[in-house]
Amino acid sequence: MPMTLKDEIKQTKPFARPADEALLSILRTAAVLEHAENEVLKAHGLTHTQYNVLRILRGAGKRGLCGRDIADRMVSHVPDVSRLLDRMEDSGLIARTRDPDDRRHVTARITAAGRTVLADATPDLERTGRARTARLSPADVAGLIRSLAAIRELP
Amino acid sequence: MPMTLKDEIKQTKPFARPADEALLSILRTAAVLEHAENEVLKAHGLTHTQYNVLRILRGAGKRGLCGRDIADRMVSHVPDVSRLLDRMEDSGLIARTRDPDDRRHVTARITAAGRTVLADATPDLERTGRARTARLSPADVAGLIRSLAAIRELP
DNA sequence: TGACATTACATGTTGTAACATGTAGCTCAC
DNA sequence: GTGAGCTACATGTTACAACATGTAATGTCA
Repeated sequence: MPMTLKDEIKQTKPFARPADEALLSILRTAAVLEHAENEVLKAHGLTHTQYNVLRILRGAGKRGLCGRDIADRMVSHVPDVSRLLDRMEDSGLIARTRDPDDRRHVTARITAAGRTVLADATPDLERTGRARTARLSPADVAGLIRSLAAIRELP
Repeated sequence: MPMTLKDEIKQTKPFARPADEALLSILRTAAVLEHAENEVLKAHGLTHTQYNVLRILRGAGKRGLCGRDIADRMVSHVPDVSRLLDRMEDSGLIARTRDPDDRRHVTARITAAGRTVLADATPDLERTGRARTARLSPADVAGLIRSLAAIRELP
């Protein structure tokens, strides 16, 4: 029998509005997902945030991206890209070069080591993702995507 | 025209699997929601986590709850309840007393000041929540709740 | 009863998030 | 070309998250 959110968080009273339960479900599900993904990524020495940066930089290819562009592409807002990239450069996952045309820009690029780590971690992550969504029908998935987009959009 | 997740995070390639987009949507939506809620709560001197604790303790009433019980009821896992409650006790939102029957337990209770802050913050929060879910049909909401529960449950 | 495990919490440590502020480099008006 | 304003990044600071470890109180069982 599927466990309801009410049981999961041992809530005694029912939800006043169904929409409240939906919003809380989103927060709870994201917490569960992020924790599960971090568990997987820990084995590869990555955090969820760093994994995201690596994917973004792999997508950008040889040209790389500056810090501002990376921040715009992140799934969740990161207020301190500088030091995040500092740490990733220290671990050898990325390299940074100051742009000679506009010396304000610092272009970050994924390194060969970063590509390797990313290639190692991705299948593990995809396996858990597929397992979690296996029981959803295509219509369920489409509904999820559509409803969540509506919630993100301000009225 | 509704903005797609792909546009929001400036992703260049389409998603390989629709389910991948759904999972990313959950994480992104939760980040947006949490940020919005924290914005609202900041005006009341609360974090999202503290607000949750206050609601839990109000639900528990006069009998209060020990730290372990609070942790079990949190929406997202909190690994350091002790110091979270420390901070809330410092701000006068809660009070703690050591249980004389089992001196390992520390029972936390919401204070009058905590109730006031909670009562002030809740309408603000509910307003934004209602605004975000206004465009969802009851069927959408039910689908969301059901699909998210399926994702949280391990196969 | 006493050794040992268990429970509930406290504390140490490290890393990171969040926000504010500072600084270097560029742009454009005048 | 010089000063105002903007952009992109760096840094300071505080608070918090996450994990490991420590400690006191209780339960358990030979």
